[in-house]
Amino acid sequence: MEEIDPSFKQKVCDIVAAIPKGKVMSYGQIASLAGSPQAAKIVGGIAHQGDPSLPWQRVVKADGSLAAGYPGGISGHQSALEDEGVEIDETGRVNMKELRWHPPISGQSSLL
DNA sequence: ATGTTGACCGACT
DNA sequence: GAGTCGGCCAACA
Repeated sequence: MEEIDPSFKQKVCDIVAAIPKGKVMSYGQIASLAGSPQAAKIVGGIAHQGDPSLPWQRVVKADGSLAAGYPGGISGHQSALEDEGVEIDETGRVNMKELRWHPPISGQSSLL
C-alpha cells in the first residue's frame, strides 16, 4: 500500500491544518515532515499563496520568532497567536521549548 | 522547459 | 544576545 505522494504544497497544508490550538511549528519542521527539510522557504511561499483558511498563525520561524510576511507584520502575527493562547516573549518570540508541537506517530499505542 | 523568487535555516562574528 | 552571509528546494510566470 504505497501512500500516495501528493504535492509538497498539499502535504504542508495538511500538516499546518493539523496543528492544535495553543501550539506552534517552525517552517523547517513542517518542510521536513512534508519531505524536504531544506524547503522551509517553500512552506512560506505556500502560506502566502496557498489556502488562507489554514492556521498559518501557528507557524513560526525556527528560533521561535514570528513570520515577517504575515498580513499585519510581526505585530499582527503576535496578536493572532496571543488570541490563540500563545504567549510572546519580550523579544517577540514564542517559547518553542514548550509550544513546539509535532504530529502523532503511527502505531504509538500498539507498540507500547 | 527555464529562470526567478521566497511568510527560511544554520553557522559565524 | 543580536546581526550578517550563503545555500538550498519547490512553486509560479
